[in-house]
Amino acid sequence: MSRISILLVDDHPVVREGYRRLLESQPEYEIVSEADCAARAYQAYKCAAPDVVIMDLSLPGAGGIEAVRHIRQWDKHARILVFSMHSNAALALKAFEAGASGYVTKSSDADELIRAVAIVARGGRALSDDIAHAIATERLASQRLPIDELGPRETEILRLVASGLTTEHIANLLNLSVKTVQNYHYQIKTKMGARTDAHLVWLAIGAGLVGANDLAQAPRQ
Amino acid sequence: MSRISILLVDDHPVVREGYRRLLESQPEYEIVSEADCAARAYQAYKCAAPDVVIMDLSLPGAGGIEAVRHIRQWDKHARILVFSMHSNAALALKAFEAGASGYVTKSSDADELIRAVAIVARGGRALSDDIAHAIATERLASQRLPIDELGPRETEILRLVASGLTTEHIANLLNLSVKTVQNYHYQIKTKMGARTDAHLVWLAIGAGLVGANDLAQAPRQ
DNA sequence: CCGGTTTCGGGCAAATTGCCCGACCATGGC
DNA sequence: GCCATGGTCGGGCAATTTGCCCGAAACCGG
Repeated sequence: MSRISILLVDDHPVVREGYRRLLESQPEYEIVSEADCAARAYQAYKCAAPDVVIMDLSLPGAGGIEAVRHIRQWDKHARILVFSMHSNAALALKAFEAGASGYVTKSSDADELIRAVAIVARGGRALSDDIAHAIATERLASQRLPIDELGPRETEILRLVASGLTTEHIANLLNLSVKTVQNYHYQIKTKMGARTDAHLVWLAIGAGLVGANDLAQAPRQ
Repeated sequence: MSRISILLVDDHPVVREGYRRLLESQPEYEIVSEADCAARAYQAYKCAAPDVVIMDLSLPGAGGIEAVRHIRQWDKHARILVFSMHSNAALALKAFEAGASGYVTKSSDADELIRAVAIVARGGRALSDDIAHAIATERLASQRLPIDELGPRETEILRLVASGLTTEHIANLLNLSVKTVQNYHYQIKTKMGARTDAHLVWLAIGAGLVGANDLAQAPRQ
């Protein structure tokens, strides 16, 4: 297999030069083009058709995310490794959403970047350790939203609602007014961000409140 | 392999005697014990530890189903062949649920019973032909209820509803009036016998219309 | 004893459900 | 060619339910 051709995108020439030195210390890597803004990155990609794009996110004009999206729009198979100074989970997720194949922060070791380039060139996904942690943490935090926001009573009622029981059923099962159950129902939907009762069921399943085991039980009265 | 030891449970001594003659006409079968009610059947099982129990369902005191459950509770591996006069699918299903390994009606031929004993002794499941038909018929009847009653459009909308999408979402996804989607929604709930949207989700899952795969998709907008 | 949280429900406008009906358009005998 | 049948699409309208707000009682931990 021939060398891996790389397009380097960063708005600081000096920084680019540094990366070039670093990457070309690996004989199988070859920087075939450079760009300093989103528009020129797009042009350069069309000309050079590199195996991998290394993209800084803080570009003048349209941001780096836009550049990623634009390039991917042109070439669905473009491999873009985002190389950002921000160890920000949300930003990284946006980058992946836009079509990036990797996200490495500038605080990573040099060989982490080199490894990431190889992975991305091979069609894989690369994540630097710090960003992986950030995403994992955020995911856990965001996972706290669903169910832990609920009080015990709300949890109980959610389980019953998600099991398919009628409001009245639940009401006299728990010796509550129908209205109260309705209120809980509404409160739960709001807290869980469910737009629909069916959606609520999926959230309850995801939270392990109800499971496939209940499947056999649910259809019967 | 040695002979198959059998415990015979039936509340009529004369009937038991008849079965004993029948079964012992087969040299490899040996009736090692008998019982005439649920409680004594349980005692006899613990004492004799037979390979197979032949159990009549209409016992005085606790019914035969209870006896089956009780014995299976004591010995998870007990092989119990129910020998009932009722060619009733629901009853047979209850028996299997309780832990029986076979169900043969008294209207079956003698050799059907003999074969069933062999099958059960070997750890298999035995069903007399008539009961198999009854179960199959009922199953088909009950299976017709769920999804086959639905037209293609209804099925499609059910999938979307069960996925957690909003009525409006579905409406403009399919270029329909909101009212139409509401009408379908109602129609579907009626046909499927769902008392609740959540119930409907479970039915859809049971029908394989939506599955665990959709779980990852559902939580997002 | 106080402030916060949970539990429980009333009230009320707005939306949805439940149910019925009519129209349109394919099919499919006859 | 014609009519019966069944799927699709929606209006109408009363009866519920939802969405949202609020108040009361009960229960904490401080």
